[in-house]
Amino acid sequence: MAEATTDLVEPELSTPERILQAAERLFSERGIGDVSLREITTAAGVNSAAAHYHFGSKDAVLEELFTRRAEPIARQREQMLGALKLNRQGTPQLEDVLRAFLKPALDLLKTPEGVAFTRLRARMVFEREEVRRQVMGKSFDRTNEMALQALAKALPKLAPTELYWRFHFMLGTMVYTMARPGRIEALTHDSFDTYDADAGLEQMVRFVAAGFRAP
Amino acid sequence: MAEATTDLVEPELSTPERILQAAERLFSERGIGDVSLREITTAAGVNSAAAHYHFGSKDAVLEELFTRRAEPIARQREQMLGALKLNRQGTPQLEDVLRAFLKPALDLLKTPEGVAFTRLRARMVFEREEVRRQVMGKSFDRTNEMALQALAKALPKLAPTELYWRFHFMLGTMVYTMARPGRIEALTHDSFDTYDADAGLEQMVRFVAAGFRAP
DNA sequence: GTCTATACAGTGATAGAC
DNA sequence: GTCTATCACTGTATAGAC
Repeated sequence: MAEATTDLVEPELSTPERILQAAERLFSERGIGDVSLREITTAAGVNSAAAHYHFGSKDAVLEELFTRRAEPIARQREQMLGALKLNRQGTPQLEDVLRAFLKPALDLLKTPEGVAFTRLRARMVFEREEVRRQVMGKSFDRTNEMALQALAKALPKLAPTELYWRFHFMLGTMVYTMARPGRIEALTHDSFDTYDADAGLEQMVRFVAAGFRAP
Repeated sequence: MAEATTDLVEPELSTPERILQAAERLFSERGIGDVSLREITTAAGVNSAAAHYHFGSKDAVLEELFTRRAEPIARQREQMLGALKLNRQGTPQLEDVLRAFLKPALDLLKTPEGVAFTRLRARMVFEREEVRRQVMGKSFDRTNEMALQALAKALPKLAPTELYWRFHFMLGTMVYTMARPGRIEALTHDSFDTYDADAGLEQMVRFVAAGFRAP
């Protein structure tokens, strides 16, 4: 049995794996941006240059973390979108499409690592650098296109322009909710909160469905 | 006539003013976060310690910049919300309330400084530190409460829980659109964009109004 | 190949000289 | 009051040990 060089991550893992796990734990504890690479490598019990050797840069570590967390969401979305019930005309119900798209994302809020990932995602959405764009696209373009097609089927009369705008608005409500900005909480002096993932999903599906059906 | 120590900002301004102007210009050119305090003070033609002397920290400079840009928006909102047309029952039209709230924010996208501010705002929304919260609150809590009251009047049958959730979703569509994440643009290979502030306002009002009216 | 020690330029911040 | 000198720390790069 190998002795632990640090008790912060499982000792028998490979160096890159230790770095990723330590990074994710620190991010979920203290938020992204306030954690330096040196803290990560120290917590992982590896040399401070190891992160650069294995990943190339701090941003590359973030991207790797993002990609590996995003994949299960995309797969779950894919599966749910593929399993949609169709009516006699072969079209799915709007609410079912929305749920299939939104639930895998909002369910992340149920675990601390999910919340950390969610912050990472929100940050990536709002940094316009080309690299981040590609990372987001690699993870989500495919399922976004699937969702757009399913929505077009569910809303055969909706013009593409409106479809795109409303999909964009839906992403806004989703990302904003996932990021937990806390504005409503501040406004209502914490007598109301948006942290309940299940209630959020139901409320969001109703709100967004009505928006998609607007004249 | 004072000779210019730099041609980057008006030479006769006070030091703090020069710093703020230089900061805003650099942010709008290169985005926030990639600009160091030393670059700002150099561009402003002042000593590198001046920013700390006058503001206390880099974050304090950002907050000051944010607050002074936010104030006109809040004032415009206040004026538009106060000037709402009321029907015979003394209630405003939902769409009018939404427009009064959303237009001052979305109009920012029409100028480069507005876009820079908008990014700053999006970034602030997603950093959960207590300080930033207070900054956002100081700028926007008042008009948010005004908007909530007007919305409650326009939608007398809507329960408070639903009102809060839907207001939260509206903030999501607004902030997300203002931040221009470019996801739809990537999905449609730039054959469609969400950068038109006027079209965005109209689409958003329709979408959000339907969401607020959902059963 | 994997990892380490070490160095480097640039950051935000500050104490203390002028 | 203003500015210089300096601090501890960041992300990054590389030469060389195992």
